[in-house]
Amino acid sequence: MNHIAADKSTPAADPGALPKAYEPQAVEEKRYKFWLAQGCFIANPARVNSQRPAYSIVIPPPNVTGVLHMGHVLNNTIQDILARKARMDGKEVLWLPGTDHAGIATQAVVEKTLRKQGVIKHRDDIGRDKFLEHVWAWKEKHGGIIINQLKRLGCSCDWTRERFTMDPAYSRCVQRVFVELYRKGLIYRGRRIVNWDPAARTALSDEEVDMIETKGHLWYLKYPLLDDRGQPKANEYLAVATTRPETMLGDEAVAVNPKDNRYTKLVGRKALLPLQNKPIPIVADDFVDPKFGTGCVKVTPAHDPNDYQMALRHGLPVTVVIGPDGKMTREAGEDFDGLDRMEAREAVVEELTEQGLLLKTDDYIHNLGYSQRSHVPVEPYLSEQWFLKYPSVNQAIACVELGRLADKSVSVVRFTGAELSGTDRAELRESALSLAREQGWIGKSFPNEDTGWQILVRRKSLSHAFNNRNAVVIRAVAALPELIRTAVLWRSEPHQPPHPRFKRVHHFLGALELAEELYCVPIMVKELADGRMLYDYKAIRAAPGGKPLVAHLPKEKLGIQPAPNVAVVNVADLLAGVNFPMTGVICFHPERWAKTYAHWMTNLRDWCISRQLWWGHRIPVWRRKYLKTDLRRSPRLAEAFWPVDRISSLVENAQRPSTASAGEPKLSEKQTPGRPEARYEWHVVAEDSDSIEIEAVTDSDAAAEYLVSQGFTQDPDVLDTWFSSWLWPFATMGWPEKTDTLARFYPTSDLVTGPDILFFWVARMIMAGYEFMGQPPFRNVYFTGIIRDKLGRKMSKSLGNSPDPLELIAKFGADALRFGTMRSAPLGQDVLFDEKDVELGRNFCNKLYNACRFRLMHGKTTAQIANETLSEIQPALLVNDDHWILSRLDQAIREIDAAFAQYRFSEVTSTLYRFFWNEFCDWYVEATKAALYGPDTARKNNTLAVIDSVLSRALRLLHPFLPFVTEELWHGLECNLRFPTDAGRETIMTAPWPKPFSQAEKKRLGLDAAAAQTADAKYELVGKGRNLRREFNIPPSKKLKFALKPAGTPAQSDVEVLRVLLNAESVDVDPGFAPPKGTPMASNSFGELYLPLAGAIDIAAEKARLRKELAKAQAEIARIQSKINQPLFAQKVPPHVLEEHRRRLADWRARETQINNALIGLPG
RNA sequence: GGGCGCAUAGCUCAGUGGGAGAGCACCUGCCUUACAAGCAGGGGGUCGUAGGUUCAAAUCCUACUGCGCCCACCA
Repeated sequence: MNHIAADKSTPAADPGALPKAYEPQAVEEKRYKFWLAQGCFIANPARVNSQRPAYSIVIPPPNVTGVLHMGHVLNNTIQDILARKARMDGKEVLWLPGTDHAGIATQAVVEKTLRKQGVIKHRDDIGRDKFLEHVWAWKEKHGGIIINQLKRLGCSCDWTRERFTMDPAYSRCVQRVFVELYRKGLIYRGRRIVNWDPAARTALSDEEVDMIETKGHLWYLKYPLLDDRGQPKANEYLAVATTRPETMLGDEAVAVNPKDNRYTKLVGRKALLPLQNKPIPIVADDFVDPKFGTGCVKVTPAHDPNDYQMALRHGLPVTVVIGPDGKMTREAGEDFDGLDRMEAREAVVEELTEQGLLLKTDDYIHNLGYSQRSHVPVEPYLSEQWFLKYPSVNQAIACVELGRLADKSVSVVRFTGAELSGTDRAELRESALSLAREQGWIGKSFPNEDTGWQILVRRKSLSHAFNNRNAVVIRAVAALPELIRTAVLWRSEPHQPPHPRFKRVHHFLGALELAEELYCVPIMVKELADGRMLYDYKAIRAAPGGKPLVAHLPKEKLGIQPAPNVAVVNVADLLAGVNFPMTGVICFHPERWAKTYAHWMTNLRDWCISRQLWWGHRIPVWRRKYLKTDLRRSPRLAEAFWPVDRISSLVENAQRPSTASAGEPKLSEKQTPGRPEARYEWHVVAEDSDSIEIEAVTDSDAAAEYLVSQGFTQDPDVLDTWFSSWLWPFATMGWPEKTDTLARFYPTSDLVTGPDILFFWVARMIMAGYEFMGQPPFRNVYFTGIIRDKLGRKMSKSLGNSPDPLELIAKFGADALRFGTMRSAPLGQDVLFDEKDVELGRNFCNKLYNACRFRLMHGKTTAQIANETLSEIQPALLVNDDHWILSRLDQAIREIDAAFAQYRFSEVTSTLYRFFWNEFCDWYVEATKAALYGPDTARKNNTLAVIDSVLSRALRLLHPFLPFVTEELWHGLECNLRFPTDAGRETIMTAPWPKPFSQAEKKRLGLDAAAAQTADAKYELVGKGRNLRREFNIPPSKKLKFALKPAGTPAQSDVEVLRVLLNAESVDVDPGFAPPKGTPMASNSFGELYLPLAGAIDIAAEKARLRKELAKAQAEIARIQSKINQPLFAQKVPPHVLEEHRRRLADWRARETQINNALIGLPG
C-alpha cells in the first residue's frame, strides 16, 4: 500500500497494481521516520501552557545494556496504546523514555566480559577508575540498542527527553535526595546482619533475595557439657540441630527456652564447642521453640540474624568465620581456613563424625535465600551498611487504599433532620439517646452489607459522638442502623497503640442526606480480640488537615444518580467533596494488587541501600579521623575547618565513644571557604580517647572537592540502583528545579509495569513522590501479567523458549506483534505467548489492507465524503444493511470506550476484530456488492460514502494498536485530505477519536432497532440458505435459483443482497409460493427460503434434516415452557425478563409450525 | 504459617443472576473478480467436586480438591 501514498500526484493509483498482501517492512520504517520528522512524539514546549489536558507516562526504564524481550513488548505496547489514544483524545502527551544503569546487572556483565577477554581476573586487578571506564565504554556501545528496538516496535516516546539514571543532572538529584534524607535522620549507617551475595560481593536488600525451597539436611550435633571445673563430663552432652554445620565454628552459646523443663537446670552452665575446643555458655531465650529439633539452638552471632539478636540480648561475642567471599576465615581454625563454605560443611561433618559427635542426619527441606542476581545462596553477613527508614509511609498507604475505593459507590441514607427534637446540642443529645433507647439500639448488632459483619453499638459509642461535635453528628444518630448497613469499608489498620483487646481498626464511609444536604460520614469500627466488631462513634472526627470531615457538600458536584429513593454516590467524589486529600488517589489495575501493596507497606523494614559495587551512584559521604592531640596542638587545624568551639568542646569533654544510629544526627552546617553556595554538613560519628571521626555529607561538587582537599575520603560504596529509580517520575522532569514540565506533567497519568517490581519500584516511587513532590507520582498503575510460553513456563534464556521480538517483527510486522500480544493479554492475567497470536495479528493487518484495497477498486474517494459529520451520507438512500453496519459501528465504539476506561485492552482488540472482520467485511462489504455492481449510481455512491465513513473510523479506532498500517492506509484512502490541519490532516496520530453517534445523528440517519433487526434476520436466513446448499451437496460453482416466501414485504435491495450473499442466480420473491413436495426449506422471521431442486430430491435426507431441526425447536420450547410454568416465575420475575421469555417461546413455536408444515408436505 | 489468584470446548481465554461464547486446532467443500495470510458450512462443553441461597446459578455463599503466585527469622 506504500505505493499509494508514496506519490501524492497519483493518489489512488490503479489498485490492481497493489500487492495482494500487506508488506509491513518498508511501510514501518517509512512511517516511523515520517512521525519523527513531523515531531509527532514531542510534548511540545510551545504547547506546554495550552488549554489541552495533559497526559503523561514515564517509561519503566529498561536496563541500559539490555535487549528487548517479550515482557518489554507487552509493557511498551500498552504504554504506546495509551499515549496514542490520549493524543487522539486531544491531550498534550508526554511519554518520557530512558534507561536505567542497573548496577549489579551491568557491572556483572562487564566484569564477566573482561574476564572472558582475559583483561582481568577480578575487578580489583585494574582498580575502580579503570573499571568504570570499561563500564562506560560498554554503555556507550550497547546503550542504544534497546532504544532502537523500542522504535522498531512503534513506540511514540518523546525521544528528545530521553534520560539515563546516571546522567549528571540525574546524579545530582540522587545526591540531593540522599542528603535530604540523611539530614532528616532517615538515612543512617549501622552494623547489621545483611543479605550478602558472596559471588557479587555486595550487600543486597531483602527484596533482592528469592526464597527457594531447597533440599538439605538437618544435622544433630553433640556439644559435651562441662562441669564446674571446666572439664567435659562423660556421656553428658547437649544435642543441637542445624542445617549449616559449618557455622558451628563461630558458635558462642547454646540457647534453650526458659520454660523448657528439660534444660532449665543447665542454664548458666557451659558446654564445650567441638573442633574449636571453646567453652560456650548455655543461655535461656524465648526465641527458642522447644518443639523444634532438640529444643536446643546453637547460637552463631555472626552468621544468623536471629542469633545476632540473641547475642545482643545476652552480651555474647561475635566471631566471624565466613568471609565476604564465602570462604572460611582464620577464625574458623587452621583446618578450615580458606575453604569454601560448602567444602567446609563437608569437612566439619566429617570431622565431627570421626569424633563421634554427630548424632544423626535427617533429610530436610527448607527455604533458602538465593541472590536474585547471581543465583547463589545468600550469606547472612555482619557488616557496616547504610539503611533508609522509608519516608511518607502513611500517605503512601492511604492513597492506594483510597484508590481501591475509587470505583465503589455508597448509598445515600436520607433523613429529614426532624427525627430528633431540640434546638441546642444538649437537647439533641437527650433526644438522640432516648431514640436509641426506645428503638433498642443500644447493645444491639447491626449488619453491614459491604462486609457482612455484625457491628455492635453500645451506649459509649453514642456518647463519644456528643463531645465537642456539631449538631449534624448528633442528628446522624437517627440514621444509625441505615448508616451501618450501607457504609463501605475503605481501610483497615492495626490498632495504635497496640492493645491486647483491640486487633484492628476499620474505617467505613457512609453518606447521609440530612435536610437535603449531603454529608460524608466516616465511621470507625474496632475489631476486638474475640472477633466482635465494635462501632465507635468517635469516628466522626477531624480529617488529617484539621478540617472537619463532616461537611456540607454541594450536590451538583457529585455524581448522584437520580433514583427516587436510593441515591448512590461515588466514593471518590464523596471524599473529594470534603477536601479529603484526594490528590493522592492511586488506582491499581487490577485492583487486587492494592492488597499486596498494603500488606508490604505495613510490614516495612529499613532498606539496606549501600552496595559494595563500583557501578552506581557513589554515596555522598566523606569521613576523616582527627587525632585529639593534633587538634589540641594546632587549634588552627580545627579552626580552618571546623567551628573551633564545637571541636574544642568535643575534645575537652571526653565523651564516651558513640556510634551513629537511627535518629536525628546532630548536624552542623558549614560553607566552603570562598564558595558560600557550596555547603556541607558534618557531625561526629565516632570518638575514643585519642581521636574523633567526622562524617560530612553534601550534594555539592565544590564542597566535595574541598572536603577531599582537607583529607577526607569518600565512602567507597554505591547506592542500590533502586535508590535512583524511585525518583524517576520527577527526576526526569527536571526536579529540583520548578520546571514547566513538572508543573504540566507531574503527577503522571498512568504507570505500566509488572507486579514483580511492585515493591522494588512502584511502592518506593509512591513514597518518594510524597516525600519530595508532596504528591504521588501517578494516578493509575496498570500491572501487566508475566509473559509465559504456550506451556505456561516462564520465558528464560536457558529454556530457549523466549522468542526474539525483532525476529517476529521481521517475519510478521510490528503491528502484528502488537495486536497479537494485546489480544492474548487479558487484564490481570499472565500471558501465554504463542507465535500463532502474532500470525493472527498479521492476518488481521492483511484483512484491513485488503478491505481498503477493495474500496480503492471502486474509484477514488472524493473530498466531500467521509468527513467527520457523516454529512456526505444521504439518509434517504440508506438501506437496512447500511443501518445495520452503522449501528454495529456505534455499538463497537461504545464497547471500546468502556473497555478502554477499564484498561481492558484485550477486550478492545476482540471488539475491533469482531467488528471489522465479522461484521464489516464478512457481512457488510459482501452485501454492498449488490449495490456496487448494480446499476444505480446514486446508491452506489452513497454506499461508498458509508464504507468511507466506517473505514475512516475503523482506522482511527485501530490506530493505537496498529500504528503503522493505519497511518499508511489513512493516507492511502486520502482520509488525511478530509481532516483539518493539526487534527488528522498530517497524520492519523492527531485525528480525533471517533465518537458514538448522538441521538440526533441516529435520528437523521434513521438508525433504529427495526432496520438493524431486519438485516439481522436477513443474514440469519442467508446462513440457513447456505446450509441448505451444503446439506444437499450442491457445489458453489452451480448457480442456484432460490424462492423466497417473505414474512413481510422485503425491499428490492434486500432481495439483491440475498441473491449476492447466497451466491444465487436469482431469488424469486413469491408471497404465494407453493413448493413442490419435498422442496428443502429454511425459515425464520424474515420468511421462508426454498431451494427448488430440479433433479431428484433425497426425501429421506430432507426428512431427517427437518426432524433434527424440529427436535431442537421442541427441546427449546419445552425448556422455556417449563421455566414459565414454575408457579412463582410469573410473580417474581421482572417484567422485561418475562416478556423476553414469552417472545422466545413464540419464536420457537412459529419455527415449529413452519417445520411441521414442511414435514407434512413430504411424501411418505 | 499467612495472603492473593485461577479452574468454562482439544488448547488459550471472554462471559458477576435469566437463551453456553471467541480465537486457534479439527472435519467438509471452494484458487467466487479485496483478501488461500482467504471464503462457506460443520462437529465439539452435565462451566473442577459437594452442598446452600433464589422463581431462576457458569455467575452469589460455604466447604472440598487441584494448580499458580506473593509474603514469612523456626535452628
